[in-house]
Amino acid sequence: MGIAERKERDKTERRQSILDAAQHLFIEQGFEKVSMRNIADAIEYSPATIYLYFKDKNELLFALQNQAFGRLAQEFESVFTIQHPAERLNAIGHKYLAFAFEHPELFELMFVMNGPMEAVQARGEAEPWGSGRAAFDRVVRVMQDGIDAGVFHTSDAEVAAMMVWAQVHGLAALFRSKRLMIFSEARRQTIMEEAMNLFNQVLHHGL
Amino acid sequence: MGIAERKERDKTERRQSILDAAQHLFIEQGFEKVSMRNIADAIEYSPATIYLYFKDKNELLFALQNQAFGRLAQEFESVFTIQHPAERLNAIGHKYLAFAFEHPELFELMFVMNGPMEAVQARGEAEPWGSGRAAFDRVVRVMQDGIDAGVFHTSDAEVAAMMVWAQVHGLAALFRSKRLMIFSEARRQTIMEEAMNLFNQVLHHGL
DNA sequence: TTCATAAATGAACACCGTTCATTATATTTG
DNA sequence: CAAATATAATGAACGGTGTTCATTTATGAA
Repeated sequence: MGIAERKERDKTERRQSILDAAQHLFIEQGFEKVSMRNIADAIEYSPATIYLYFKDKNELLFALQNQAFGRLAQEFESVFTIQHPAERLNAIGHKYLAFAFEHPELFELMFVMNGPMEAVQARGEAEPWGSGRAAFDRVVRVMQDGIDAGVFHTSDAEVAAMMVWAQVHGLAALFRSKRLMIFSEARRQTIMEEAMNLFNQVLHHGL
Repeated sequence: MGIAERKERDKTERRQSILDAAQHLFIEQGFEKVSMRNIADAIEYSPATIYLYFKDKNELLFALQNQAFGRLAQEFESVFTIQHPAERLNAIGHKYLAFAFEHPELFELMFVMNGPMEAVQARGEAEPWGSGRAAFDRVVRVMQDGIDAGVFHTSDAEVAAMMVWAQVHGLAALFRSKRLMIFSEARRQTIMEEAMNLFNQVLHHGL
């Protein structure tokens, strides 16, 4: 049954080539340019062909999102070499921000766009959105370690992780959505850093 | 020159009726259904007519955004009856969250959608996005009052306001974008409240 | 009543996601 | 090898989007 296997392999390869083309479009041209027709052009196939490999565009975006979360999780993983919990927490926060700055289009895909999550909902699985959960769990682990080490004084690591996530995500999201336009361009950069620093400080001593 | 005045009045009235129709569509049907054609249908005019009153869709969205920020600013204004700075800060945070829950489509328009800010950029004014600035200034005022009263111990009220904004916005944005799907539906509500409570607590005593 | 100005529109353009009958290719069977 | 079958790919269409512009309609001035 070598033929069936090769067909299977061909199929996953083409599927991956569609994802690669889409990701390339995402990064190079921005999410607005990621249309089924543009993807089809990039791989030199007909638009209809994509629907042989993905149920619809949301499913394609969801697959792309999962890939992107893999990259973020990898970034997160690297902070566990840092010993001190507070420093480690600071590092993971900066990884999040750095990712948002360096890959704004992927950030949008992962944390802003509706499409991927609609695919998640359409699937209706019992354990939905594992890639997101996996990334968050790393933040929870950082918090739990800090609690266990007696550095953070709270009981629920998940709640603490949620607070930290919201803080960092809030900064990243407001920046990317251009809502920091109320500040001058020069101020925009500094106020984000200063807000981050203040948050760190507040974690230690309160406001 | 009574006629010219009436024409002027008619024009602003029609402009407003377009905005009203669009806002109604926004709230009742969601932002996806707000198309130039749907708005035109609602006011029983041709789509092309809207372009006599708005340069393009982004300008229309921007006008709508300004209206919505007026409502939020009003909500914010009501917290200044509260005397204690810490309580006042907590109240303004909850006003933000409540607005996001009660008017999810307006929240999207104000803080997530790209369209309105593209209009802001296209205008290229020296003092861009005054409505956003006005809302933020109220948060800054709360922080400054708290600093002056010796309740908050930091020097830069704007940076402190930025931190608070990011925290609250992060929660609201992650919720609306369905990224809290990593939690069970029941947990979603509680963890947001608990994260808010923890943040308040951290402001007082640190983590 | 004619003329000029302003307002409104129908039709078109180029895009979008998606579906489906038809065509082309590859594999299996007689 | 030829014919039949199964798989893969596609062209064309449908209904939607924002936007433009020549043409038509309505309104106030002469």
